[in-house]
Amino acid sequence: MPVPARPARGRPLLSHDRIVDTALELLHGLALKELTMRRLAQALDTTPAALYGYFRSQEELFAAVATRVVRGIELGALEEVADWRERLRLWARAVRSRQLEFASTVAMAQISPHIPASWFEVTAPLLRALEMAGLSGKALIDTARCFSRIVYGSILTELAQDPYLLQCERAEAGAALEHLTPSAAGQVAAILPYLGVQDNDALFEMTIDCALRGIAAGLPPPA
Amino acid sequence: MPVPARPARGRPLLSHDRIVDTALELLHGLALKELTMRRLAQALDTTPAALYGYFRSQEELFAAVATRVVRGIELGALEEVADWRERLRLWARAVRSRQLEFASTVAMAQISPHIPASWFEVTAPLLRALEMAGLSGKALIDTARCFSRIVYGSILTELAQDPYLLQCERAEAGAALEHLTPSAAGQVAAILPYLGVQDNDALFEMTIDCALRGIAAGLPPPA
DNA sequence: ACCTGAACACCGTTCAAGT
DNA sequence: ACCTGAACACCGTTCAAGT
Repeated sequence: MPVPARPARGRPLLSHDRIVDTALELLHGLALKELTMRRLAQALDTTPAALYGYFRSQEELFAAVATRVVRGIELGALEEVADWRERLRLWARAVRSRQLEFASTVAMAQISPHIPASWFEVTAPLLRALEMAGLSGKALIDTARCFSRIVYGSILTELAQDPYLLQCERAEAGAALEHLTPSAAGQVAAILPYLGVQDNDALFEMTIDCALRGIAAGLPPPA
Repeated sequence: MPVPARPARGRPLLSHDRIVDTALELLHGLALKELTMRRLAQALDTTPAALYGYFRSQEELFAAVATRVVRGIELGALEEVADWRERLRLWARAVRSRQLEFASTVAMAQISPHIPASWFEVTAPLLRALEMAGLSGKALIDTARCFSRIVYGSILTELAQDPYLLQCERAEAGAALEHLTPSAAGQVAAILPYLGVQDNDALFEMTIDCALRGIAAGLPPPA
């Protein structure tokens, strides 16, 4: 990440980029709620009001930050891969690793509705991979949307979950055991050892595998 | 939904349930950001400070609201269905329709990390359906988590998207057309008519179909 | 025991005034 | 043109004081 440097001599002191850079830097150590206009201004050695010369609102600023994160998704490696499945897998991994790096910005898309505008750069490689799989037209774009939803959805739910909740999962299942019919209780008991822990890396790969099998099985038969 | 009634005569005027009821009612007409302690107190004809006798913080109150929403997911119809695929489909639809009803509460899970504690009631039917498909042990719970991620992920991304973004999608693709190699431009042009509109109902069904095929194809071969 | 009123430490945003 | 200082209308939360 480029270190936001104050301009050498000439004015203006602020710039669109410098503000976004600093916001991203702060987000490495701050939750989204703690990234306030006042704090950001302080980190930039300026006044909250000065930021409004570059962004009409906090929402617009957040959108710019989210856009920057999406722009940083590294998709160059896809082109060297011949298998469409492998391309989709790489796409999913690239999106996830970038979004996890700035975990708090994922929630921005939830808070501010104006999602990053760099849609094309991210989606084009996905579309190309699905074309290689034999899709075209409406089926192509719809499948891309499905896959994208699955990938982003996995990331969102992964980030929404916290360790405390996972503990609850086990405790709740254990508590429910006593009020169940014997057969149902047996089913739950068989599950119990796997509750309360979760390997997010493995679960993500498994979800992608599931999606890939689903896409492959839904492909039109090769003529 | 039960209308929150003031208690007939005896005190106290407030209660855990009456507060959550009123919050849910307000959320039918208010965005999550607009559901403040002050506004909620006003709707309850009381003081913001009074709410802190029932919830330690706004976060805890939001968690209670989200829990109530999850509790309202109607899963009774699943039991009458023999096919596991159809059960999973019904599960997904039930979750979606309830969460869409209180769209703003979906973001609560993003904001407050303490997700609803009624995990078991919602997940148990899902686990049972996957058992019918032939899964057990770790594969069972992991597949349930995958499916749940796909379903919740689809809902989250659906809600995060707004019409304005979809317009951008088309505009951006159109703009990108000019800077592309002829062959790439041809690919994008073929896609263009399908951008900018989106049938969320159909896309959700398609995503679920994809997941079901993926799960079926990943099942252990029947002995 | 339950609630009120007032206060505290924050917010985003605006706008006249400075340079 | 760019930025500052001060203000406005809100927040969540706390706590002494009331009943």
